[in-house]
Amino acid sequence: MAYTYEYPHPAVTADICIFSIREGRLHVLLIERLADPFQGSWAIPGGFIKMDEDIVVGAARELEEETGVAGVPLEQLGAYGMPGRDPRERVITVAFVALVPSDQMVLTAATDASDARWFDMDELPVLAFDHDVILADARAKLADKVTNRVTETAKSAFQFLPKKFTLAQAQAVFETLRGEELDKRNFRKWIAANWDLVDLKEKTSGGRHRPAALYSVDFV
Amino acid sequence: MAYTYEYPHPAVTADICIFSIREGRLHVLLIERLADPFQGSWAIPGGFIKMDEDIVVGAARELEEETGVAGVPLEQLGAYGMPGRDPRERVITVAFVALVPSDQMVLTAATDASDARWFDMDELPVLAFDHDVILADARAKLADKVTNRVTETAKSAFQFLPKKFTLAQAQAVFETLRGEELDKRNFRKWIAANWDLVDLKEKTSGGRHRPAALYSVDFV
DNA sequence: TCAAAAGTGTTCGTTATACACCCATGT
DNA sequence: ACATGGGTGTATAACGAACACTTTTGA
Repeated sequence: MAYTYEYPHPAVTADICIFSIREGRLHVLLIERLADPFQGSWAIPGGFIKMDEDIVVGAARELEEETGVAGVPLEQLGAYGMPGRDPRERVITVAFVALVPSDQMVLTAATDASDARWFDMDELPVLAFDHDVILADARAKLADKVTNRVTETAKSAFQFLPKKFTLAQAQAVFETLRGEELDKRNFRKWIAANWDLVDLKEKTSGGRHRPAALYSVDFV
Repeated sequence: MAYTYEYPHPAVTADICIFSIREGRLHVLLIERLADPFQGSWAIPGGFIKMDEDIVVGAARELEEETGVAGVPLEQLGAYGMPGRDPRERVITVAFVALVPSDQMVLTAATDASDARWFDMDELPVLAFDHDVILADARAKLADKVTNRVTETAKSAFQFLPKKFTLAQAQAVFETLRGEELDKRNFRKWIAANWDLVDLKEKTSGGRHRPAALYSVDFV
């Protein structure tokens, strides 16, 4: 079946930058391209928007189809549409950003059998299209979101922590997300002031050193 | 001539929210729609992206074609693509924001003879499509940009001032753009700290009251 | 007793906000 | 003289950044 228009139309895709922390390092979820163009390269998951779905809905659908990741809130980053960014036809993409806990994620083999894998942000492969540019913008937005205020995105940072966590564990998570080291005392002041920490009056045990106090978070 | 695709493609447009200050009040540039849908309604200027131009270039072209406004830096706001937002076909639009001095602008009759007019932001007509939503987002972004730091957008605020201006005139401009009243002393501290003001050692004359000192700005 | 991680306060600079009175000029 | 807009300073609160030593435990 063919679709005909009086004027040329670009294709519109959504690309979703899914970040996670794995073994203490920031990772991003990429898929391997099995078909041309960029066959064999890695790319941000994404795909074509359907005619009857909102952009963000299409983004969520493509994400789930290609990686199995579902149910995460997506934040729009912006539209990217340089002519020539896709060699096949004019493609305009709307990019999204999200943060998920990768451990509980089961990466399903994508429907079109391409591979989905987590990559350390410091060991990225060559990316298809202009995905290097998009990913750099997304990285900046992620750090920005988590840095200051108490947003939905920032809440998801706690998904990388067990229900009972130490402040050192929390600090490591935020350092990874922000991409910089933080001062221990300042971080503790910040987390106490901005989040509803519950002192569980318990201590870690079995560690080699001084036990640490355990906390949990109540979201308002 | 017809364009045929294997899969359906949305149309992609750019819509540009052009703000200005006229007689001390924030205005936005709208065009009257002469054709259906929304024939007779007012709308944010914009139009279809060509296949060989970047989105922002297409936005600038459409803006000039429809309103005569050219040479202004456009900042991307985001993509809007709810199904049904255009009753004809699926249309995804990328919205932009800019701030221009309207006095030097000559509003050319648009190429398709539709009318272009400035509207007071407090006296908006009913808008076509979802342009009310886009315009509200754009208004918030404008205030945000001008509020804090010294950005390109903030620089354009000085276009609403003569080369030699008084601090009261400057305050009025920033109050309009930010949508709130400012404290005189605090504003003077802020502008002195954030901009390179040159005291011209001149005073206004001909006013009915005390003459005011005149300044100019050097951009760094 | 030592190594390693936990824990803890203060200072300073910047920024935003609130607030009230005198000054210079034209009429 | 008075009406009108021009012009000025201080105090407080919130925030971010810098910075070093003591405590507790297991080995």
